[in-house]
Amino acid sequence: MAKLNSSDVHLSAEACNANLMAVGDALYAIGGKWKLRIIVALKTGSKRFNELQRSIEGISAKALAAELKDLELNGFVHRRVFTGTPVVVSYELTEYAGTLGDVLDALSSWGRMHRETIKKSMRKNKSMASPNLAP
Amino acid sequence: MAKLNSSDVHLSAEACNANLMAVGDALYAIGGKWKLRIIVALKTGSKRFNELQRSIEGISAKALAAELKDLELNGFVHRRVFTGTPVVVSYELTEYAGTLGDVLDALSSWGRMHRETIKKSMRKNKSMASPNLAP
DNA sequence: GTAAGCACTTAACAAAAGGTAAGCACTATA
DNA sequence: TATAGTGCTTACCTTTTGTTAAGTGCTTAC
Repeated sequence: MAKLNSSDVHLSAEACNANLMAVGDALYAIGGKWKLRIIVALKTGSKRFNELQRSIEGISAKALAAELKDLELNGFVHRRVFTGTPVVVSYELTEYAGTLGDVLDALSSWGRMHRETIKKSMRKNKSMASPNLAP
Repeated sequence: MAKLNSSDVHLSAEACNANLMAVGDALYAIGGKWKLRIIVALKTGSKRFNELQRSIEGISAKALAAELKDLELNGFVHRRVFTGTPVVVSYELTEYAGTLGDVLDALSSWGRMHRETIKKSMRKNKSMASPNLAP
């Protein structure tokens, strides 16, 4: 069976609905402001809570704690507790998080391309209403 | 407690930061509840406002109007007005939206896989706290 | 002996996002 | 005459999301 990809112009309504549902499912699991960032930050290896908070600019302890719980429940992150003094907790990606590889690669390479594109268009066009990068 | 090897951490920290920034930029442009869904819905060709609203389950006119403005400003969508009675407005993807091809492919195929995974785990495991699909 | 680090949690609050319902000005259909 | 369809916009309200600041209990470093 032929594989569908973005270059196929004429998608049937059915395929479109299937895509809508699939993208909807994906966004439900990994959408939101922080989830993907946390996963990216853990790609280099396990990190402790405060370490994570420092590496993800702008996240508060409350948001991080909540997102980590959610990521753990959804099977992306494993929480490991080392009892001792002080108690140390480390977070690491599960195997299942590895299945997001293509998504993360696509997103980050698109993000790099997008930043370049916008930087160029800002040089040309200094004062118009125009797309911006993250603040 | 074991001390961290600083050269190890430093090298990966740079790559990690670049990835974090790239993913951050991507999420800034196409993150949120609706943007990618609108783009997916337009992949089959141009659609009018109400047509779009019907094909994206759950979106309100207010949200759709706001997201379309944003997508237009950011160069993903082109708005075409046909003066006549009634005035017809159609939205279509720009060439730039095509650069999201890999992202959309990766996301929708991951979404499909994720749905299957969860459906299987729900059959095994009927009443535990466990990941869910979109409602 | 005080500061800082560990991993959080809680309360109080603010901002952002989004929904609902109504309306506008027009036309085609029943 | 009434209804529905066209593409929105507005006012109002709720929900979600997030922030800050403080606190907990213990330990090591200065």
